[in-house]
Amino acid sequence: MPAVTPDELNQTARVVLGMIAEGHTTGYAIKAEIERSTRLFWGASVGGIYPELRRLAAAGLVSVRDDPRGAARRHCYLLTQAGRETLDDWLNDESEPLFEMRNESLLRLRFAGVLDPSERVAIVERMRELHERRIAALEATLDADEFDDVFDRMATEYALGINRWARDWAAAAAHEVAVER
Amino acid sequence: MPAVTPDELNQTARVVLGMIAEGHTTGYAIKAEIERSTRLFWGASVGGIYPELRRLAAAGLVSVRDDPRGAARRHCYLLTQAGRETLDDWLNDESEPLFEMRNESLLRLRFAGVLDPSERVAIVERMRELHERRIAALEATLDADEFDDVFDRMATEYALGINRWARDWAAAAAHEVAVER
DNA sequence: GTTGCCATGTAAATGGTTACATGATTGG
DNA sequence: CCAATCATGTAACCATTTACATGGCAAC
Repeated sequence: MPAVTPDELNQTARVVLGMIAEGHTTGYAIKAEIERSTRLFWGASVGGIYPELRRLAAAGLVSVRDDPRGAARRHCYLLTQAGRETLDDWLNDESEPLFEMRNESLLRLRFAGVLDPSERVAIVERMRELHERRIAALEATLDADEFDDVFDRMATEYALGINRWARDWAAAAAHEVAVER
Repeated sequence: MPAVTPDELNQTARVVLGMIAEGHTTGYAIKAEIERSTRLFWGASVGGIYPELRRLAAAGLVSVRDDPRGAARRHCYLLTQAGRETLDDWLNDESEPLFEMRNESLLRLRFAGVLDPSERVAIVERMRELHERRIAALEATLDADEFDDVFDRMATEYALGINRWARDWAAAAAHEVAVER
């Protein structure tokens, strides 16, 4: 049995375990895959991945094998039985999933009352533009159509959808705020 | 001129400055107001607020006055001219606002391919339930109708809207994932 | 031959959360 | 007088980001 419960897995460990299960076996490949596919809703930085990989190996959740390319060292990581069970436990965990946002546009809008009316509209305008840029980038990603599987694609569609919703909200809010003066 | 540029304000400083401008003058009141009104999109913890208040005072952005209630010490914080300018600079800043998400349900869905089909639906089901709970809480808040101003209310309506969107997305995704088996 | 990518790692700094600790005031 | 809330603060810990450092490989 895996002695590691879902809440003991830190944020980096969760995404790393999943990526290894999907067949991304080197630290570098895991990093690249996170950048490509989960960055927008679950980031992790290089500086955290390599130490985490060693911690997971020490905990017996992954195995390491040297797998050099020529003279260049390279490590191949695979899930152990315990690692696979820990991953399954986390994916099937019943406790409330983390859902957090840091939304600076909204915080600014929250404080818009202390500004001149003319400056208020600019806040929601910049909010709309931000989402417009994200939408364009996500549409390009979806057009390129390079996905690991259906679920990878669905996650990107979610990101696109939420940005579209936020853009539309900002557009409507711009009207409301303009009338408010 | 304020020597403090928007990017030099840390996350706690941004919300604290705004709260003081709105008239929440003690560390305790600021904390309570963050919990009530920005927690869902911009959190800050007690342990960060008091030290930050002293840093802001040292930087000359806020003034402190002792304002005891009986024998109980209490500090009253107000924006200085420089603090007010720094706040305005941040609110009107043209650079891209921060917009980040940590979405564990989505990360799990991203890895659903490694699970049995029967377990996949459960992931989106738990996602839907999470948003259902958030929606109920936010609707209660809106019914209670205790807001500082229009913008405070709008921010809460945003939070409600995004949770409704996410709930509907999860409901649709549950169908898609169920068919996928 | 040199640019860019594959690949791994460390150290320092940053930023934030949690828990602990204390004590006064207010209302029942 | 007791509980809840107002009010302030510190210390330890945790996680993560950034910057730095290194070197081979592949392609042009």
